[in-house]
Amino acid sequence: MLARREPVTLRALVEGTGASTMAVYTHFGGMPGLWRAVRQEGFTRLAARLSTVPAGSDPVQDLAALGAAYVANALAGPALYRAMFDAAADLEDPGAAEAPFRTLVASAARARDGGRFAGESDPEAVATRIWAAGHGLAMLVLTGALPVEALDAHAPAMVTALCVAAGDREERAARSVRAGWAAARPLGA
Amino acid sequence: MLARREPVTLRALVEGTGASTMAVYTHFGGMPGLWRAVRQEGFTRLAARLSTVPAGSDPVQDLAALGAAYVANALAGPALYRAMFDAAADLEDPGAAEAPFRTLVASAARARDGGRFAGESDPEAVATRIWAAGHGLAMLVLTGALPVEALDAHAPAMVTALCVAAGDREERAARSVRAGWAAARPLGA
DNA sequence: CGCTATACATAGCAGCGTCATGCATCGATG
DNA sequence: CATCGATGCATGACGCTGCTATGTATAGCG
Repeated sequence: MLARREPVTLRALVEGTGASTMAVYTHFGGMPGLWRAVRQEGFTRLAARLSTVPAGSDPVQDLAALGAAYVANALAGPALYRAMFDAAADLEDPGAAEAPFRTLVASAARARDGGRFAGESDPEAVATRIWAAGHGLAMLVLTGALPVEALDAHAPAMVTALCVAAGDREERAARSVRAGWAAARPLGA
Repeated sequence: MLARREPVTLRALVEGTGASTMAVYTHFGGMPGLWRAVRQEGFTRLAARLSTVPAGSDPVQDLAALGAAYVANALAGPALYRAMFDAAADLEDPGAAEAPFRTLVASAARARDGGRFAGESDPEAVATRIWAAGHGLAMLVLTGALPVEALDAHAPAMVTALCVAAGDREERAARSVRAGWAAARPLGA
């Protein structure tokens, strides 16, 4: 129903299933509980998608690939992605939003340990900033404030800028990000 | 009602005003029209707030100050800010979202023309990226995915990184952003 | 002064989430 | 094997939502 942009109503949900609305109350405790489960599922799928991005020898390229996969996930299920962030802190498992984030942190840490980023660069901070950049860009596109082309136009540049700020050399970061972004481009073709 | 986190319902809206629900239909055409007007008002207020940031001699400092004012506006009225981006493209005046954006573009253009940014740097692109960074950070905080401290911790760093990528020298950008951010800090004190 | 068009109060409708009630069904217990 | 308690859920109803058909004032204009 989310994918078809239909309004998600309790009655429409159970129609055709042979079940009644009470089943939803038994299993989810009500509509807010159902949405909580939906958000949970959204973060689970996001984590799954990010985990398909292989960790290669170039951690900066991996960061860009993770960013591309993240944005691609948002674009593939816009309604689900927006629902996830209606109340990102209210999940069945409160730590579920952490899993996708950890993937980013891990790559940032590898970049630092491998000498690409400065020794004093904080992997959590770098990951948070890349997350915020991707989320902001994705949200602006999903809400219609920016055209979809903005993703390809700005996301790689933002990731590059953040990696350079973390200590990578400009030319090298640009090359790695280009490669990583191309490997998991959000827009097909 | 938005500020008090009360659910915005037609009946609660007219209660106590002496008017009936029909008045809303006369003036706004229904609930979606009312929300459209609310979003419009949100963008108008945002533009007003950004216009209070004076254009000083340091355009990079101005960019940071605009970013701080933008985030402060979001934090001052979280519900309004979120409502604005429920459908940022559906406004009474479709160009209303452009006004705040233009303020950013103007500062980026001044930075380029004044030699702070590279001659080939695109002010619209720089402004879009700063916007996306601020929006992403603000949204993650408003939805509870990040703590409020994340704003001070990451927003200045992101703006700096984007300005450096646009051509500014690292140390100089950092100093300007620090000054601009402090001038219009989102979190009081 | 009278006519028309606009503004809105009233009352009611369909659809929503929710829950009290009651009926099955299943697993444990004697 | 029979019985009893607990669980799962279908039924129906309740209050609230946005919406609108109807009727009535009121304001503006010839």
